[in-house]
Amino acid sequence: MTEEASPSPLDPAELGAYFALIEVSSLLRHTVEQQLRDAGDLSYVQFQLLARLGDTADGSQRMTELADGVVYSRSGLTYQVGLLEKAGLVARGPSADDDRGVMVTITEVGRDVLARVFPGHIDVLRQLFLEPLARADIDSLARVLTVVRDHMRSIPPRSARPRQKSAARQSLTDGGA
Amino acid sequence: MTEEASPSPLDPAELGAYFALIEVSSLLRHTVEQQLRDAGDLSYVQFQLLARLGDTADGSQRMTELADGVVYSRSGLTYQVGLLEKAGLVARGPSADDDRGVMVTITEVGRDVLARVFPGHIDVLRQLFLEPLARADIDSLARVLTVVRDHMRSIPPRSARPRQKSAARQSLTDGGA
DNA sequence: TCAGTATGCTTCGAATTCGAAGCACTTCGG
DNA sequence: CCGAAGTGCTTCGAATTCGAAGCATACTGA
Repeated sequence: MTEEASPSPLDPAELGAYFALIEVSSLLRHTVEQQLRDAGDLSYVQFQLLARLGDTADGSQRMTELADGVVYSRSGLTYQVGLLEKAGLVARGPSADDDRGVMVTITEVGRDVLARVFPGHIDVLRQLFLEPLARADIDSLARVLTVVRDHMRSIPPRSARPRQKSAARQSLTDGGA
Repeated sequence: MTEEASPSPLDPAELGAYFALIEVSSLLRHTVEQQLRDAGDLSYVQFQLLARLGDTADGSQRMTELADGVVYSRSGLTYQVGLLEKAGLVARGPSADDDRGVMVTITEVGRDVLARVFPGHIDVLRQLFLEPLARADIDSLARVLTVVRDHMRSIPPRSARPRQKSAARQSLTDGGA
């Protein structure tokens, strides 16, 4: 039932990696958010969405893919896409193979905004994030974080969570797998 | 005025490190949030606050220190501390040296909750974050991220931002340091 | 000492966020 | 083919979040 408690606490390096990770991402996000705000009047999520869309061949993706991609709630995504659509940066359309699905496509205007905002974004990254790192550090960081990301992405079936109708709790640890 | 655009885009490793960082922290936070929610009915910020308070000698810190520490707005912190106080996990008191200041102190109950929640928190970290990493990876991650964090913390005078009364914009790049 | 400015915190209003519930369509089992 | 269960998205209500404005105390220079 209850998760098995870890008797052994984390060692300094583990704890340090964790705390530094959270702190770095928070600080980075905070600054980037400001930059995006006054460079293109975008929130961070909106930027992420546009960036993801701009990265695909046809510039479109399904709602669910987007939500999972940026780690956002479905309802939250509906709201944000609504804003982006109202601003003319994306368009909503039906999904070819699934009538329930909604395809979101970046517009030309959306691409323009993205292009306008990107340089400043990169500047922030360089100054705040990359500046103190050596080439090797960056490579190492990319490698390790990618491993972790892939691991995390493989753990729960993404947006799974069996829409619990009745009582059906799921423990973080029961999937001992 | 405008930031100098970076003509050179980021190389794959730089981009990869950045995206993986954001993705990892988002996913981690998401899962941790759930764990904290049903283990102790705490939000992530609340947990962070308690953890920070629990880590100091006397279990107390000023509002501003806390806000900067967890990268949160002042008003947001006021709100959260209000909740924690109402729940009896922290207590507010006057600051010794500064009559404007407010000291937040973790209570015994607060420490209990923290202790109750922590094991599960660590479990999540292990399973989701540390599991796929080798000892050396963790050490490297801790080292590099700590460098970045220290760099970030040293850039803007923390909560600075000269409360702009009149027009007094500040560019991200003008403080060429 | 005193005005003027800076800092610490809270209040206020507006925007965002999420989960639960709802609706539409799709898939599965008989 | 039909009903039940599953999935995709949106709507709804409640909670959180932030910045701007406000209030109180501290610091500064004359």
